[in-house]
Amino acid sequence: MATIKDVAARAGVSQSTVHYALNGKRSISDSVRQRVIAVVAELDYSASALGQRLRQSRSYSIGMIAPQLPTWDASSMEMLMSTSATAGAAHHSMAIFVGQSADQTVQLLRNQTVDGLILIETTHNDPRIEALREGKYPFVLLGRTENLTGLTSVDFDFEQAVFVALENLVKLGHRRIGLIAPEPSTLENRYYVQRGIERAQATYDFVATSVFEGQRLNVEDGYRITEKLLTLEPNVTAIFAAGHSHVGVLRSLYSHNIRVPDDCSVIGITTAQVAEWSIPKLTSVDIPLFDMSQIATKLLLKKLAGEEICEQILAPAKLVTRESTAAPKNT
Amino acid sequence: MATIKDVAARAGVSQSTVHYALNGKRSISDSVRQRVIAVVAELDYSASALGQRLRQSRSYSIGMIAPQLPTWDASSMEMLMSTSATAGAAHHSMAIFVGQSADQTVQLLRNQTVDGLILIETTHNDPRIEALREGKYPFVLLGRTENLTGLTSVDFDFEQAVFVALENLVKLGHRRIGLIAPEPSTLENRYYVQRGIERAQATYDFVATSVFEGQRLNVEDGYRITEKLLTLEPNVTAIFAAGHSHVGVLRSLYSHNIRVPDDCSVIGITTAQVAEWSIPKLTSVDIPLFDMSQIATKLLLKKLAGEEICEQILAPAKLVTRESTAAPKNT
DNA sequence: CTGTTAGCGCTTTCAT
DNA sequence: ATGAAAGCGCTAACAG
Repeated sequence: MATIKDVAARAGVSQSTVHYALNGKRSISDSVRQRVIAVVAELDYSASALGQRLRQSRSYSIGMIAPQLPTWDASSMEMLMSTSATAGAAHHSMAIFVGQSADQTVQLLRNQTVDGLILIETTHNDPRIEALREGKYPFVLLGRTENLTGLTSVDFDFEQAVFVALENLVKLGHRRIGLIAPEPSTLENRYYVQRGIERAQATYDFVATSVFEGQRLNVEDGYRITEKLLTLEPNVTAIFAAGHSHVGVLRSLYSHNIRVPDDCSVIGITTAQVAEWSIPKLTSVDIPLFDMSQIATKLLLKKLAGEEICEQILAPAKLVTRESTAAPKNT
Repeated sequence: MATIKDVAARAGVSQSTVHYALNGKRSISDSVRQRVIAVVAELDYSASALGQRLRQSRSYSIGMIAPQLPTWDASSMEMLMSTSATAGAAHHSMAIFVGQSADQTVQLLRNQTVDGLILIETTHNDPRIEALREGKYPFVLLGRTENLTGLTSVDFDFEQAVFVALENLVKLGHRRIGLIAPEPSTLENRYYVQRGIERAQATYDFVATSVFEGQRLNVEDGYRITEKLLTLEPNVTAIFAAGHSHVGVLRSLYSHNIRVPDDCSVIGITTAQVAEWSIPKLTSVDIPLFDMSQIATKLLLKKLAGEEICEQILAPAKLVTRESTAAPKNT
């Protein structure tokens, strides 16, 4: 591989001239520039990122820290693609790190493997956050997370999402609604889900049959809880499903030959792509994960550029009606 | 940040002593080692990856090249997680690059941003492959891809997968089967899908109603084609769905209130996770994408370690019966 | 407008 | 068992 030295020698100029000819940060005579360009082409020269990085003490890459083994789904891809593209546009690369301990996470910054981090799926009192905060390292939280002052985060307005979802069901005419959500807690977004439910109940008149179980609801949770719900109150005309439980809800209803939305409406909170893959297509308060990730990445890049940033962004909830909701039959 | 120089000065030894004390590649007296370790702890020293990388002319990171804007789904996550974890275990980080041109792809290797690449979703005569091959850069192909000699690739046995899927339907008693697959072609895995169909037809006795359209079938394709199929032959008792079309197939059947598997069986080829998310759970020939990615990554790492490798690996097809298949009603 | 030079932090050869 | 010194490839301050 040709180095800048080779180019300089071949072109009969100094290294700095080659450098500036290629980066245009100081004026270079046209003749010299032409010559340099020619030699660069001839030797197939390309500046080594390794040399640049050491010299500038910047890795020009950001890390995405993913938890151990969550339910990886299509929505995670949105985050990754969005982050990668946004970082790439700013000449940074994005690396993924799975299941790192707090120590390992900090280590990535300390040894300059990455310049900054985006943390996803963080939990309350996450040891990684505390470790990073102490070291004053640049990082941004993305997605479901506790809200701590002094931190930069991009989150989704779950409280509003839940409220909007229930409001929609009520306005369609539903009065007996099944509620599937994580058990109440003051931690993380579960708190906001409960707040949304409470606000809807205070605002509208409907009978809720609630099953609040677990912390992060997956598909099987949805199935199991729906079976339980149908025993508790077989006459629900609509079900609100938090997390990924909606897939299990739909499967349970399918096995009972309860038609959606004819016999029972289902509404959830998820990303557009996941909603489009469900059967039938799920009416949902869509989480704009792609945009959120882009915002988070841009904030991190700004931090890396030296800007002092401390912002908590809350993406708004917007309902998208698809195929899984309708007015109840006997209205 | 403390550097190795600082540690050496504080411990009253040379840089190389610090280095070897920390890396154990030459004998160090116990007393010196203790002292160095103590100073390292005291100064909170950690070797900068930037310095190491330049010195060793290795970026210690591998790149994953993803195409422009495909249907990103949960199965893609399997590849990323698997690759990231495998690379991480070998002290490499993994970066994702989306929608790079052939030039940009080669550039990543030329300027040492990464040491090697894993290419996914490659197409026939992919310009990126040609560019990389010329430069003799280390890379491995993963997933659906053409088979070119001299290259290292990890692929799935689609022909066998299709055969096994159809065989399963026939053995369940199905004789009128709907076939949804990409249009015939000598290119890529589409070729193998057709080969599998032909082999099944030569081996078993069943009436196929085929709709071969498009190149990579997505959810909407599946929906549209199923609607067409039901017009062509309303009496199919089972449907084979290639690619991601099975989701559309199930949705179409749902809208017609055709019960799965009671009125019609559905079988597909996808990853376990995607199959588990469908309604009902899809009987499928599972693509072991997690394992395949791990193998691909290990092969790449071996290449980076200097081994001469040229291997085409084909992951075997294994059918997993879930909820979407059963014997036909009026057998 | 161009050249000289120092040095980023590390690894490794050579010397003792 | 340890130290001195070179140098990976680049950028940028300084000098002209």
